[in-house]
Amino acid sequence: MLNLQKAQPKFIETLRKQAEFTDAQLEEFLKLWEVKCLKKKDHHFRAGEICNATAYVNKGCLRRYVINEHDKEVILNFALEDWWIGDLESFFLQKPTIYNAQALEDSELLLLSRENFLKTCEQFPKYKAFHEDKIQRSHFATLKRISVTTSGTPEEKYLLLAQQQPQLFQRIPLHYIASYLGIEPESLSRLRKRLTEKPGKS
Amino acid sequence: MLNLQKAQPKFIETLRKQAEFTDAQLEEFLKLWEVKCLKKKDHHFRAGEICNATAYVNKGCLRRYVINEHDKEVILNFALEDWWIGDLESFFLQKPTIYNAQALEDSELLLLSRENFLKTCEQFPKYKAFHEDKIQRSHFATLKRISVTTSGTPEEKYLLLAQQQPQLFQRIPLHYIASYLGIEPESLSRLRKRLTEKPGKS
DNA sequence: CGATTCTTTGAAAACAGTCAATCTGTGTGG
DNA sequence: CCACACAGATTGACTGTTTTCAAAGAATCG
Repeated sequence: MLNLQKAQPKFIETLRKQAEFTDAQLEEFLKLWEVKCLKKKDHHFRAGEICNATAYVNKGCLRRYVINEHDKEVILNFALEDWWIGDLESFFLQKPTIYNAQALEDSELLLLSRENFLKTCEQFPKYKAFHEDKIQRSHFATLKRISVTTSGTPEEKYLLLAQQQPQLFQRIPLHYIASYLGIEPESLSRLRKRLTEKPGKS
Repeated sequence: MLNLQKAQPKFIETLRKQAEFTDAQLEEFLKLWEVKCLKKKDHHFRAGEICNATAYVNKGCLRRYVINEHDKEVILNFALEDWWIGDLESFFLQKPTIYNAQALEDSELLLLSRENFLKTCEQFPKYKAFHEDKIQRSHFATLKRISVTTSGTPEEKYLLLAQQQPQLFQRIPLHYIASYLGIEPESLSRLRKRLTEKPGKS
């Protein structure tokens, strides 16, 4: 369980407003959560497992990736503080996930088990709505991303990421960025060189 | 309104089973739908408009595309018979869509207005569930597609499409396929040449 | 038949992938 | 404290593919 005084993840604030939880309700709700600590390189889950919890990144940073047909890791997204990481398909349909989630730094996750999640959804329709809204926004964002991954050049994708998640570049090795962009580390290195040589882009 | 005897789109069968509609209810429900005919090259909607209806492709074929920063059209998906086409973000959030939907053949759409959609969802929770299930599956599929568009070579993407929607190749010009794959028509032409020369792939 | 529309081909430049080697920084153990 | 190993980043050389631009061939439709 979580200590209301101690752990105050951002999403709790949102919940207090959006889901109109009272303090008492919040306290009850927080009892349902568990803390999970991951060392750098630890996996939160691996392909083949079933995701039986929703996970909130309270501290640290993870990557979610798949292994493609050529046994190569392809990073689908990074999850930093205040993000959620999991596989909803596995969670809802109770089927093995195809994704892997690995900590890139020592990290702390907050977990709500499927069981407790479902219970909370029944008890607090507003929490259910909060969650569904999150899913919906993620869905729309994913759809938009398709057009970038389809037609964007590596350079465009790189600049977009640098703009959207600049913190990443301070925290994780570049070869992970390359994987996310769908190119080799060598190509990313040359791409960055080109960018610093041509314009005054930092 | 739709004639129950005449129009029997596939999804009606699904509804009868999944949503447990009685014949009488179905008849009422079908009254809410409208037919919209499109000539080849007509647009169902364009970027900037608000999508105020869900659309089912009863006949024909459409493409959904965006215009990217270089004023180039990028096709996100094709919608053939028994598919749905629209922009849920625009539909639910009542904001202008960024997508365009154009008929690639003379087509017939079945429309359910937002108003009637919401009414039906209230009246028949099972219809709402049917719709939500559709969205969820689409969401999961889109997520999986990200890994293909990120790390797949044009050849791999081509072969995957040829396997998943072989009908397309019988019906639409190849330059649309190229746009979907994120390459130029010339490259698709050479790619196809390579495939026929090297292996015995048809 | 003529006019679009679509597809293919050619040639040059730009770029990504691969393999191998080097360079850099970090931390560990002797 | 140094030497070493190790992970990560860069560079070079080479190959293959894509882009671009231009032009020529097909196919389709009115």
